[in-house]
Amino acid sequence: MLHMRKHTEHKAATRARIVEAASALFRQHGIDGVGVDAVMHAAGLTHGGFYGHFPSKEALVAEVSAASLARAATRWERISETERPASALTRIVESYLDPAHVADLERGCVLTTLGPEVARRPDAREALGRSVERMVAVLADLLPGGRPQALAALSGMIGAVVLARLAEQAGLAEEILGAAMADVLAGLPQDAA
Amino acid sequence: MLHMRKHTEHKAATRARIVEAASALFRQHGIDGVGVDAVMHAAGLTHGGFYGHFPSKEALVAEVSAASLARAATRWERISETERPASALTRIVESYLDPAHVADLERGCVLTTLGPEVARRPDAREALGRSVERMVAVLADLLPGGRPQALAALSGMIGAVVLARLAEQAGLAEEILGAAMADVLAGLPQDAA
DNA sequence: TGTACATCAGTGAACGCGCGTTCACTGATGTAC
DNA sequence: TGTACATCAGTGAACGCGCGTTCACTGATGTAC
Repeated sequence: MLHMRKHTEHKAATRARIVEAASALFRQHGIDGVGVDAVMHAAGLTHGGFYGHFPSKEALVAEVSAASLARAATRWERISETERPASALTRIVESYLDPAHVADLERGCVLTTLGPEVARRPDAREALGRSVERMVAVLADLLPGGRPQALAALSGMIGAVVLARLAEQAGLAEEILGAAMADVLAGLPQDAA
Repeated sequence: MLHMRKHTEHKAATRARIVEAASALFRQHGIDGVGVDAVMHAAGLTHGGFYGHFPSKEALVAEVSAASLARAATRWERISETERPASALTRIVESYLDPAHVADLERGCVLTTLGPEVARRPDAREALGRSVERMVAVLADLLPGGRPQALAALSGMIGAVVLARLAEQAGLAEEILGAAMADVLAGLPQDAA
């Protein structure tokens, strides 16, 4: 039975490559803008092999959404466990509202790159819930206003990135991000790092 | 030359019907989720006639985005000109963050239903700029913090609706909307209507 | 160590289908006299 | 008022193409003895 081990590991690695490729492509071009063919090609494979890993494109979409957002949630948790509260919050908010995040579509937060598209797909939508809760929990811990303030802050961050990506001039985008950042961080006690 | 008048009026009315049908369908199913065929059928026509009105689907997308958001901007302006500031702001924010707005996808604000999709399409994206500016101007007039606070408020409203549409349970959606609403309206002087 | 066999991840041709777009046409509307 | 003609919005068949999915196959990897 040992022979299966190697096969299994190899297959799992390939599967991860497919998810990673899809993750970047979906965020860049939208879910309907990327075919199974393009995903497999980006993963260095041919399209036929896809169905050895996933039952359907829809299943890939759900897994990609879940995996991407779970990674973000884990990053936030790690930051909040490692740093003092005020500095953790600043770091999370600053990196989210960084013009670099806005420009880097393929690594951008799924909520801002694919939010409305995922909301229309029941499987993918369901896959997101847990990670959203984790992100809210991190913010609720760091903000004096607790959970309501955390929900408002997350909303503000998402909306600012969506809006900034719609802005044609870089100046306006930065103005939006700056205003949202000041707004979220204004909710902090007076001992920022 | 009078004969052209009637023809022109009729054609303009048909064109408006196409835009209206597309406006609802795109918001419900996403831009790539709706074909020219479906749009024309919803407008009571056959697909071939489309190209007598628009040079391409992309042109329709741009016009639909622009028209929908312009209508929203006009509504906000009318409210802010008609009512006293605090009550105007409350009305705008409450109607935006109403669970009914979240549920009514086909009439939902373009920024929340199609934001990321439009951001990837240069023509449509360009068509949105003016209306966003008008909406920001309305909020800036009503909020003591002016333009920065207006940008933060609009961001918060957009993000809350996007997030609420991702929530599986209605309870969570309402919690998000309520938190965002309290957050935006907290920026008001103490004389609410 | 060497040969015969089994497993199975990945290949690539093929499927039916719907897309965006084109175009020759039809038939209702309005004009000319 | 009535007939012959021009306009043009809308029709529907057809185009080439890429989609999601299926499937008979290949060939590298590991097993048995």
